[in-house]
Amino acid sequence: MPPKILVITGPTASGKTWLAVELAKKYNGEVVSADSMQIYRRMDIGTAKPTAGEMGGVPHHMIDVADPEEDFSVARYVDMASRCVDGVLSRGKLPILAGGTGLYIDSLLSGRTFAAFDEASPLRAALEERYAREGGQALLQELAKADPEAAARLHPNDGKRIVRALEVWLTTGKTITRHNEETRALPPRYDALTLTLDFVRREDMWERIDRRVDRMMADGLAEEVRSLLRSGVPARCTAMQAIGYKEMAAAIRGDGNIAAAAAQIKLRSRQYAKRQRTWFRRNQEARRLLWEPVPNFADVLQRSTAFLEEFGI
RNA sequence: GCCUCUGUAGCUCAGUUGGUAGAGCAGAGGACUGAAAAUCCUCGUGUCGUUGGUUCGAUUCCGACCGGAGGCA
Repeated sequence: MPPKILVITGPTASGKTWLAVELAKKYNGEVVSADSMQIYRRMDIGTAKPTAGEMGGVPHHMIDVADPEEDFSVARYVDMASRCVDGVLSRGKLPILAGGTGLYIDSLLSGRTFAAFDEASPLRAALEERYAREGGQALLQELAKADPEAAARLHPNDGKRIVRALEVWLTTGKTITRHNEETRALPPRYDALTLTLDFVRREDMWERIDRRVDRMMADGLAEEVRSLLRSGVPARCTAMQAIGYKEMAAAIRGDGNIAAAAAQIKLRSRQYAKRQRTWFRRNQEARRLLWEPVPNFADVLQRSTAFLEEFGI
């Protein structure tokens, strides 16, 4: 049986950071972040990175492990995060995987491997260029020769996935469909109890998101983005696609309307939260912890511990 | 007070040379295997301001009224 770990997830602003720290204190745990944007240094306010005070002395991993101009990826996350988790385990402590990036969490838990990726190769850029020029239909036809299943599954507009499917085939000689089948058959890396925080009423979630964005503005998000831009972080890199950063960067270089950018950030955050929920809903085994209209911290904490006992942690 | 324009989906607006209407945004649902806070797919009935009139039939034409914008006094 793979080692037991605890996973805390949920849409943005649902209280993951808080619960992870509380349970870490109670069960002698360490937190491993599962957040695709908190990995970046110098991006603190907009990613709602936990402060030293919020961490409450509990060790946190996978935060501040890359520079904003670096390319990051799921594969790299799994590689680094699995070492962190194993490290916590070796210290005889409970690993608590906490964050809202569903792909990262699932990939880490499942033990999936990723098809080879040659960073130095210009293939990807060439495929992207072809996609832009010839269109998805043309590339899909080409893909169909090697991997008819993937070609049938992919939509012509889904450029990212078409390019990747072709890339995997061209660089490894194995179709992505085949690779996915094989990797799905792998045994899970960890035995996880997943706690999913969520809201009974959508409006309560929106309210929390809005308040959080207001706080980010008050804490100086605009200045954080300005200094990132000043230090030469390119606007098109992954880090600058984070919600809060891309909108603010556009405002700073455009009309300078910071208030409008803040409103845009709230909107985009809500839409993001909706996508997160769609992802989390898929996990039938997850235990749900719902915020009633008024957050009841003591109650959620108590229910969490009940789940942990039941799971055998 | 008079004149002109305007009132259509939660918002911004298109449209019907008279046969009860459609886009974008918002919203909802879904997908997701090396950018994932990314990327992609699907979903549009609303007293067409109110009320009379003309008409087989009006949201569309005409009148009045009520809201909004502008102009003249």
